[in-house]
Amino acid sequence: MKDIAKTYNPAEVEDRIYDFWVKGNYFHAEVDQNKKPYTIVIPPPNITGQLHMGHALDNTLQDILIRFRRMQGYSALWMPGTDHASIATEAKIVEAMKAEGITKEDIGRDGFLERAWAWRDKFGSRIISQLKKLGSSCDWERERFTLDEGCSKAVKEVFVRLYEKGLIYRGERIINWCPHCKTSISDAEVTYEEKDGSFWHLRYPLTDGSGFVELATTRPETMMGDTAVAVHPDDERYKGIIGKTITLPIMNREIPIVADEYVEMDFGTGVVKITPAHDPNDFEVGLRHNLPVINIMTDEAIINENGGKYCGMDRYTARKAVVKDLEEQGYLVKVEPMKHNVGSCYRCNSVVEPRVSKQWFVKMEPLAKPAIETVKNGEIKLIPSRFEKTYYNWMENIKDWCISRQLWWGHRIPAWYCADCGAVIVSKSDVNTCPKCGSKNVTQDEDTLDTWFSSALWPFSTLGWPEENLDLKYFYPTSTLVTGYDIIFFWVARMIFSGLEYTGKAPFNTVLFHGIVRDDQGRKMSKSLGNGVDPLVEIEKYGADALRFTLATGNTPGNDMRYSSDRVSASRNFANKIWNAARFLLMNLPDDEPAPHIPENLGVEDKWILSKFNSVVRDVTDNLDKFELGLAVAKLYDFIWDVFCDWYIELAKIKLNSGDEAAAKTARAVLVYVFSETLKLLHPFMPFITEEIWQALPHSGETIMVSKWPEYSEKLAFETEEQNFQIIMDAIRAIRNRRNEMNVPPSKKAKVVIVSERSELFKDCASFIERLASASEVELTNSYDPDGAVTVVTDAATIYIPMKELMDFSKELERLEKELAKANVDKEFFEKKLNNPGFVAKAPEKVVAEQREQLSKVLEKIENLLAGIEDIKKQM
RNA sequence: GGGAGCAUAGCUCAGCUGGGAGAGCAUCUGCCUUACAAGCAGAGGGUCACAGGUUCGAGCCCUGUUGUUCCCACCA
Repeated sequence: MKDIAKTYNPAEVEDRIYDFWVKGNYFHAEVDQNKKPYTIVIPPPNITGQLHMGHALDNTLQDILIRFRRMQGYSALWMPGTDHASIATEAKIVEAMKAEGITKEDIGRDGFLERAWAWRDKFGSRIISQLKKLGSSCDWERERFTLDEGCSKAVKEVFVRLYEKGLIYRGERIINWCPHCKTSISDAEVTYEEKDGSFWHLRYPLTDGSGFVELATTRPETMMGDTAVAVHPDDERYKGIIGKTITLPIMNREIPIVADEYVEMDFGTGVVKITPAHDPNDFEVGLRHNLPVINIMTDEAIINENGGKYCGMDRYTARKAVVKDLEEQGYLVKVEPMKHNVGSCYRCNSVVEPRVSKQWFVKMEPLAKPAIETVKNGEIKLIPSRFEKTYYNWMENIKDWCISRQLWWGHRIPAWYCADCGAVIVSKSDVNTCPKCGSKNVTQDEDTLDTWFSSALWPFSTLGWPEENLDLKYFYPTSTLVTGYDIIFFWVARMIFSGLEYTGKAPFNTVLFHGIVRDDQGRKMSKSLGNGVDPLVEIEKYGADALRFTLATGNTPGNDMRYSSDRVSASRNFANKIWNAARFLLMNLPDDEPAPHIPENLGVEDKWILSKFNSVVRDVTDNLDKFELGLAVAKLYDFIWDVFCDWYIELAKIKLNSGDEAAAKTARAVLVYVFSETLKLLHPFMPFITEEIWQALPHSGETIMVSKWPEYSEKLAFETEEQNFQIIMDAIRAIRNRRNEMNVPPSKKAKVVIVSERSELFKDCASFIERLASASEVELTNSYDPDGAVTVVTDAATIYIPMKELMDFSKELERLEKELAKANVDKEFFEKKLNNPGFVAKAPEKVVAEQREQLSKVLEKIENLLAGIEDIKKQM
């Protein structure tokens, strides 16, 4: 840091510092029985992904916590890794192949997987290197991947255990089908959106020719799959036709009219067409009435051979054709506009098709119960707590989880089928021979598992589970999970029930939820809007510290935040401020300046800053303990900028320039001590600049990142000095204020005469007033004849500035009277409060005492003001 | 249909278990005071959405209203 530039240049510093940390192996955490463990597992980013602001926020918060605990002496493990993201990755690879004119089927499963792994090797490290740019102190030696060998082992173990317990089953159910991704997806992966649609009223003829029933539908194209028409059993209108049949138009198929309570009498016509293969409710009705299930669509949502003449049409083309035909044949009664919710795939946004399919499911109810309990009894704490409600609501109404996916990139389902005897074998190891009939004619299930199935095991699969090794024993359960509230169901909830079921323990103690980072107009950042801000660009522009600081500041758990570059630029300015404070120190320090320590012979200003610092230590630590990161960082900002730089450095300059070497030495020591200790507090938030400066200052130890976290000390609580110095600051501010009002430039020094009961204090601090309030001289006296002096009044002193040439007596009188009026309002306020018997009797003693103190200060000020007014009047 | 968040200075947001409303940015005034003009010293600017209630005391707690955002469920 020799030949130090006036502005901080993060680009020059960051990579070098990061390399230094990596080479020093400071991120690595080991089992250490002399230390307490603190563990965070990273929400593994998708290998297809690029670092976005959400990642930047999420990982900044995690890095703050892990660095804080590491400095506190914990064996702090931040477990990193990436997610194979089956659907997203497979889609990308398929897309890339499309450009080459190849399909999955062309190269087959093995060929495809080869490509997928190559893709992973090429792009999987990209996001990791981006996380490093941010300063993330992950234990990279332990980096994992959700599709690696260890995770695979854990997945098989879990699958087999659950199967044997009867909690995993295979069956024909209605599932959500994405015709674009060509796979089933879980309920959680469907997002619903209200869209404008139509309500087609149709009339179906009774087979016996006795008339028609009118019903309404939003999806006429599914009529080819109708296998019944349902009415409510209590509906008087339709009692007579229950049990009769109708002839399905166009298809000319005879289907029954059934009675089922699912039908709402008041809605539509009170008659519902039942399409068990393409609607979840209809499917249930179908089960109750033993109705046939006719699937009329292909994987691509094209009408299949069951759709008669519409075979080969896409579902929306078919809709038009069906409606046209019904109209022509007189079956269409009317069309009403209607809004209804349409579900789409959360990955590709295609409208999902509910459809009957044979899939694997996890039975959720038995797993959900303990998962609810563990949050209710406080074993897992959600921050903010309002998410508990969301969590309970989901868990309590949970449906079975469809876990099979018709994809190749993922954990292949460990189930084999015997073609000869039909046996289903679920096994951890590969099966070649049917254990039942000895046949070699066994084949493995073609499907893979939902990505979230492996993510759900992440907190323990990464630590070695199912093996009971030392890492697992020591670091598990993990301490804190930091993630966005948008994946509470996908991931958090599933980790909780998984952890409880397989390890018997909740996977973490605390979940810290953060919100979504939006653009400066409050819109979600998205590719289609093109409003995303690239964190890497911001890092290049302002520095990683500035970005981190911005994301940590003013961020409340669970609340969304708006991102604007103006704020990052303000953070960059803060980094620069720190940089310049460091420059100031360094240019004043001799080469042999001793390591940080608290010197002897402290002045009032030294005790004041040490005491202020001491409170900051306590408050910041307390805030971090409570996950109030935004509050912690705001306090540091305040302390560094306003207290340390704007006040203490200015005060220290007096001693540094005084020629008194002993005094200068004390000042240097206090500067170094307070500044370097403060850098430690700031380090979790701004790791790069704090390291760079800490290294340049006198220090002991190799790196700030494993230096000891400051602790509150009774010895540094100088309450009296804090109060006394406040009096001096008030006086300085009051003088500055007056001078400013009168447009006196700082270069024009003026004598200051102080009348105060605290004259000893003012005498001691005269040099501060001279320097910081542009006083040429400070005179202390018991009484003063203000011959043409400006009067400045505080609650501890009356201060006169003899500046006859600038005085305007009537204006001065007006001003003092205005101040007096204000002081009188204050006086009334406090008196009213203190005269209220209820307040004095019921308010806490401390509060009452505070108010009395305030009142007495105001009374003193009034006295001083009255005296000042008298003085002016005398001169007029 | 159920649930949640938000509503505080022109803008973006803090405000811990209730004790006279804060920051950053923007605006205005004066300063190149040799760490920093990405700076320094000051100033202006708020019926804390609205209406009730609890309390000695409410931005904070309770009830309701309005606006706004989101989540869940899903009626064919």
